Amino acid sequence: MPNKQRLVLDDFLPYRLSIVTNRASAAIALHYSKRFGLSIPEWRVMAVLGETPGLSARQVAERTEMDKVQVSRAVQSLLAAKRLTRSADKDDGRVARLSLSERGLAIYREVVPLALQLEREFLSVLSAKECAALDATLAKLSLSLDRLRKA
Amino acid sequence: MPNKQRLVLDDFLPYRLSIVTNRASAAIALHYSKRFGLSIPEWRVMAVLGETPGLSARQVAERTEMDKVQVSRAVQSLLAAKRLTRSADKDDGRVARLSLSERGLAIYREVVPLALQLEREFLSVLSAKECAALDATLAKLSLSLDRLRKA
DNA sequence: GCTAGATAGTTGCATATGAAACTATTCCGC
DNA sequence: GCGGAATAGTTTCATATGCAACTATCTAGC
Repeated sequence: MPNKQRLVLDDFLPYRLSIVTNRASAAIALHYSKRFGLSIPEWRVMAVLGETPGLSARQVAERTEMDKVQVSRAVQSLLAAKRLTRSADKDDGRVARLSLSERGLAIYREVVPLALQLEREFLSVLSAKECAALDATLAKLSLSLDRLRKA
Repeated sequence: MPNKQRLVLDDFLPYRLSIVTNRASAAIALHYSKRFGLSIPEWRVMAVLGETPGLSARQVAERTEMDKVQVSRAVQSLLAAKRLTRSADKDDGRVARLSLSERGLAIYREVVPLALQLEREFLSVLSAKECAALDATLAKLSLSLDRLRKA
């Protein structure tokens, strides 16, 4: 890559990433917010719990890289809507195990195909090869940024 | 790409994009917020005006895909800190032309190399080829998402 | 088994955000 | 050139956010 001197936003990776990410998130959020009144944090919590039931709030926060306060509040509103169940951990009194309720699962099962459909739609401009390359590259970047953060 | 049935977040592109974007933004924001007390919206406004002086607030909003309210407020606080100048457009009384002030430029000139340095650092895990591929892929995705939004 | 420090999760508070209403100006059809 | 629709930008208000302080529980060293 060239050793740039000037900042040209259209060539600046963090900027371009944020544009692409925002557009993608907005496109998906549009669907589940309209249909189920889910906020982005709420959907994220549901998504991890759909994938891995029985996580604690802290584990959800770690997994989604969300703030623990944000998770706490999303969990509260999801509980109020009876979309989650919460039960005390049997070994640790501080920990609450979270899972999707029947009602939550029903929503989850409706949103997932939609999300995957949208993903396919916007990836449809890429070849299989490009897709694989993007996959590998994002994994590398993710790791690199994680190291950078800790350094 | 496979026609997935289940949602696995680690394989879900929008999710991975948001993780990478957040880490990258946070890494850069850390520097300019500590050093100059700039918020993310403020820095974005400064970044576009550094690149293209004399834009209107609306143009800044378009360019950064920020909300016009957010731009308005970022501009206000930057004006208060004398980091921007504002002057009436000579042809259109509604429009205000924005540019970096001397003070703003000084900050801009200090943050830009830092941002570019950080970009290089976290791109350093990619080969030139991967970098170019990522570049092309992001451009395609950006376009694809833009079309999806309008559809 | 008691106390100091760590951890899970919540709450209070100050700030950030964005939709909608508002003001001021310009554009357009006649 | 006049009246209604459109646009630039700000303000208002209700909600979202995140840090810091808090409660409750657990762990470790003695």
